[in-house]
Amino acid sequence: MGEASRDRTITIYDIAEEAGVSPATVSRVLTGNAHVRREKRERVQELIARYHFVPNALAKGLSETSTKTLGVIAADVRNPFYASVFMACEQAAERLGYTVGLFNSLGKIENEEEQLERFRRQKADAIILLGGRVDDLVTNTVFAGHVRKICRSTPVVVTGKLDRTPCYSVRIDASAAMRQLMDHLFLHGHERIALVGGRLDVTSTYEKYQTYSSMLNARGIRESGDLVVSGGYDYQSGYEGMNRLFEQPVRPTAVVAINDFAATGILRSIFEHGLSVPADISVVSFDNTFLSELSIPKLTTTDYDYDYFGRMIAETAIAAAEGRNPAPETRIETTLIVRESSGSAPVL
Amino acid sequence: MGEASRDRTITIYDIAEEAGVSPATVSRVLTGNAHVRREKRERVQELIARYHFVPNALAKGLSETSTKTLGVIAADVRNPFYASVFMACEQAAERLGYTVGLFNSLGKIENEEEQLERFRRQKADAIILLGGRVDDLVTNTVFAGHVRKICRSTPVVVTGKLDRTPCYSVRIDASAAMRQLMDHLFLHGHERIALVGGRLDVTSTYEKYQTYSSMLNARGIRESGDLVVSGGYDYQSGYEGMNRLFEQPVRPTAVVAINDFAATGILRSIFEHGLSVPADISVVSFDNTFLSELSIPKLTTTDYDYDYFGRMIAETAIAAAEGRNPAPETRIETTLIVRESSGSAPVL
DNA sequence: CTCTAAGATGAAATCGGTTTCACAAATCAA
DNA sequence: TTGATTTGTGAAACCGATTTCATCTTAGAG
Repeated sequence: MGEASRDRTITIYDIAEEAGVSPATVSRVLTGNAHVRREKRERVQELIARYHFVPNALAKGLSETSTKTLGVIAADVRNPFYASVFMACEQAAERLGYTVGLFNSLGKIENEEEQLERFRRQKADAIILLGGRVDDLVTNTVFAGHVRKICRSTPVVVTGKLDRTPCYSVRIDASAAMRQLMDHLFLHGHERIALVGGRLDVTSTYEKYQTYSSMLNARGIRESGDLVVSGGYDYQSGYEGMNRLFEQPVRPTAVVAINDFAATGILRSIFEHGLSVPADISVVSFDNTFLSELSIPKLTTTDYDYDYFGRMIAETAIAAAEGRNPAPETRIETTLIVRESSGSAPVL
Repeated sequence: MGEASRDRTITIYDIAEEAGVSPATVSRVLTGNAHVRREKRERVQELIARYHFVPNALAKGLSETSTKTLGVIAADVRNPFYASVFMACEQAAERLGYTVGLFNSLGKIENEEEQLERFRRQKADAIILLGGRVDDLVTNTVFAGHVRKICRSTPVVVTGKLDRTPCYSVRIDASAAMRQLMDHLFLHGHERIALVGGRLDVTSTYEKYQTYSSMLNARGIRESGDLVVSGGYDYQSGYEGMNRLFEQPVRPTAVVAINDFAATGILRSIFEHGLSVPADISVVSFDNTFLSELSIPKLTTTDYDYDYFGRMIAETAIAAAEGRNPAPETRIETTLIVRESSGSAPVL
């Protein structure tokens, strides 16, 4: 119903006065790290309960030097992959008594830098960078420089890799994932394999391309530049990328999408060209988000243990914040999940 | 790279000392709400820049009484609808100089109550409740009671409706949305219309059911309880709900899904039964998330102006926090978007 | 050339906790 | 019974900003 006059906030001083003890004693009851005579302790606890008192986290954070808060910067939570990772991360942090602030950078460097500052101001105990231009190789010098500055005051965890920057990395083994997909396709007789979506200046994407390329070479398959269409990471990118492939004289028998999101666009493009998956073209992708379950046909994709992924991110961040020394680099394993979108290469 | 020894944080006292002025003067330069002799001001600014100094937000929040922070509790950001709303809300808040903390309650009341406490402790200027069991009619007494308590100290904005609770409401006009879908279906000759997904104890869902029911009655169509299958709000719920409908002797010619997410499950079920959409069955849903664009066929659904929705939520929360008196209730309009999943009723 | 209002600035109080320090009281060992 | 611990407690300092208050300049009006 709108406005209500707010209650006056009560403090430990109020509690102390009414309980007839000093504020210090109330604080001792609160933190529990000192002895308080039972009788007084119970009196104080009774008052805390009665007045529904909660200690002011700002004051607490100011005197201790921890806020029990993590700052997360994601490119875009609407992307199911980030949503899943964030979710897992947030739940893990919550179990460890930490709250998280979330900011969507939309992949814009200025936004990320500004938010980095803001988290620093807010005394976040650690900052987590999910994707975005974090692992950008080209702008490495620009952005990494900024991150490097932040690292000097606050621990930073990234899901990519920043060279010459003292931050922690928890990342998926993109090469291994690509290897699993390619092996799967080779096994089904595919040789004309396309790769759609992703920017080469993002480390994970770069690693995927590297692996794709070297595996084709290893099998003596001539790599055709025409089969590689880079772009973004969403539906639109997949859709446009696949349309581009259809403009070429010979079409691929299989397409590796940079992620599930792009794969859905690829499926749409193939559908609109009157072809069917996997009979005419196989489509495989990365991430095993809920999209791979709900698209028709269901997608063959690579899965990660999201709970573990999120937990490692949160635990690394928190361990660093608390001065314990977490592993500087953690790799997340990947598993191939075969569904309906991939099958034997058609005989052309 | 891992651990690095952290820089000592510098404060206005450090700046003050080096500039040869008092901390008060540095503060005045920072806030800009008092005159400082140009010469000194520039000296201070120079030092602030040189040391890359940012004022401690905790200290600031403690002395002023605003933290420029909003707390958001969502059921699950992996749900594209919440992701979109959150995103819009966060961007709007950011433009107004506010940061947001996000917590996923997974729809569990205990989680919501606990987080409500935590935001109160952290002195969030306002708390925003996106969905979840917020607008729960049945447990109203339990949960609303808790919200009511929080409202006494912090403004609360909900996207549902809580009776007898002094909080602000910014919500979608669910009845209007349902009306648009039903009119669309009636226009195409549908009469045997099913409704799948959603819990009746959530206000928006309740409103949808009410409207569905009264519109059928108004047209003199006998309402069949068999055509209403409640459940959850995700893919699985839609899938199972639709399977349930298929167990019945006569199948509907059209299905209204409680949201896009559930609609994708419905599409899958229909697909598995060897039928096609919209030739055999029309499927329509709510929310126009990116799912409605990427599913095959694309979904006919109701759209809202997400930016506006998010902006109203953020602005209402902030206005309330700053003591201005925002409208207690804001309704968001809906628009019908006709895509591929709906068509004329088949002649049976 | 006064007189007054505005500008400039530091000292000190405040926000709401935690923690050190000092001292008193209770417990324990010898 | 006495000295050595351990327990219990309040006063006061501290965390890092903002802001009031008082004082001192300086500028502008008449």
